[in-house]
Amino acid sequence: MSQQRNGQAAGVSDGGVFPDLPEATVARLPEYLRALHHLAETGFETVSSEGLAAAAGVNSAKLRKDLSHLGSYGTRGVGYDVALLIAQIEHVLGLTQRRAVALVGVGNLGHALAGYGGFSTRGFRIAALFDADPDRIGERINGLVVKDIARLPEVVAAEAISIALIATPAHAAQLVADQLVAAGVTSILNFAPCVLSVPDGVDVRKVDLAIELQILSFHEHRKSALTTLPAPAGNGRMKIRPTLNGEALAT
Amino acid sequence: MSQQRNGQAAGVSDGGVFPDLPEATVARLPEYLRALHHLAETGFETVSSEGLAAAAGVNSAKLRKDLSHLGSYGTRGVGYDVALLIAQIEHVLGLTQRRAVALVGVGNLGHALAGYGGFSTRGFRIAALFDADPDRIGERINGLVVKDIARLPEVVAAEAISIALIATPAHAAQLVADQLVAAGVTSILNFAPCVLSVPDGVDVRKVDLAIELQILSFHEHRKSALTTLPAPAGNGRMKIRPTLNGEALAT
DNA sequence: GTGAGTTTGTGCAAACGTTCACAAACGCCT
DNA sequence: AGGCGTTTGTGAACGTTTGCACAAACTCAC
Repeated sequence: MSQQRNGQAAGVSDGGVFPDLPEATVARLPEYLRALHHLAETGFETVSSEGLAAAAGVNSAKLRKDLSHLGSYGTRGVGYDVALLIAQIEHVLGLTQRRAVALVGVGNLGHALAGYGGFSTRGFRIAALFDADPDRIGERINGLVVKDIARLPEVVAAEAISIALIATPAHAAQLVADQLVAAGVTSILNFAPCVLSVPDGVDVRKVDLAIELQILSFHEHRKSALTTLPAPAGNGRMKIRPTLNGEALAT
Repeated sequence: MSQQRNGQAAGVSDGGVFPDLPEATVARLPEYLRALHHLAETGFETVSSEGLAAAAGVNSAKLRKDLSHLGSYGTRGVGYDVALLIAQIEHVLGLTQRRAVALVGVGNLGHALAGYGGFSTRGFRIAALFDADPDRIGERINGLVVKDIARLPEVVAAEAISIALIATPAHAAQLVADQLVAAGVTSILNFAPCVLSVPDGVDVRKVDLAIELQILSFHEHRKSALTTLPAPAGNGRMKIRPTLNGEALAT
């Protein structure tokens, strides 16, 4: 472990910073957290690395190494205390207080995001909705009124918002990102299919649905070329017969 | 390159399979493709690795290595032919014909996905919508009628669907996945916050919006702990004063 | 044709991530 | 108290990914 850890006697006490958590580990912690919550609801009080790994869809060695980075409190011969581990991970992820997020762009996708229940159950609160379209400003969605994007600085400050979602068309995303950064937002989740440029110190993550499908398409493409080859044994070479649409077909 | 490539004289002719394309490269190809389409629309006929890398948000050495894996046709001293590279990448990703996808679960998020224009412009066609809720079956969304999930096998076969999106609640997702696999679907994009177990040969990718936010939250947490520390010089040790909510504050 | 300038493709080394495999630590039973 | 079965935490090996740096290959101007 990267720094000494010695008990958390009365509540969470150390406020530790984890400067060198591997990024790959950070990306998996939320998945562990989800699995742990599910286990807790199902009545588990402890869980082995094997069991938690299965619930999170990873292998157990990786899970143990990940948890060891946060100096976790597993007990050899027993496993991990579910409640304690939940508290640990939530602390590391900064989920001890519910974070306010802003959503910019209430079109097709933005509308759905505004109504998505998964945010509120997992540590976040959609605190404000913005759009540039005058026809949409004033609309009420899920108890929130869509505000003019011009009011961004004011609202971001008032609600202590540090995270924002961009769900605008691609051509508007960079402008919105600039406005968000100017207003003080330091983390952006971008749903628009474009690259954002932001100053150092601002984090951007991207969700592009078409990209996910295209990656799947690659594997489909590869599978359809390979499944027509019944015996993977032999000399490992196969003849390829080109077809009309450019797909491969083993002969 | 992994296998010899020698021209594509009259149209796409080789139907090549790319058995050992690194997964990290595959995940970036769609981003290059998007950037290339944007460049093509802007009138570019060629582009340097530097220029394309900037448009895709990566560094140029990585881009060149990625493209070299597909035996690409850049010209030294000039760059890459935009149209040719688009054709190459689309071929590798299996986007030469438009793929039909099914969407299961037309709730809040599913509704938005059904109406998302980005799929059709980037190689996919939403061919069918399914739900288990009788109140939703028969509803018309974007020109498609929501069908009973019981009709999955029939429709998957008729429309030659190999990719499906799951946008159901988490508790229904595994059952839906089983039904999809039984119907012949071999790639799944899962929006439900849970782990799916599927047989070998079926690919699953996951999009979990709360996880993305939690990763951002970690970095926010880390930033807020560090920005209160003005001078990173010195002995590298800092005193931590615990506060009420368990956050750290440098003294 | 030749030289200057540009840009690709790649060998190599370092950084990063994963997996194995096992000693140390624990609970439990007698 | 001691031995046994279980499970964690981690050193070490391995594989993957990144980034540098440069030779080879190309265009263009003259």
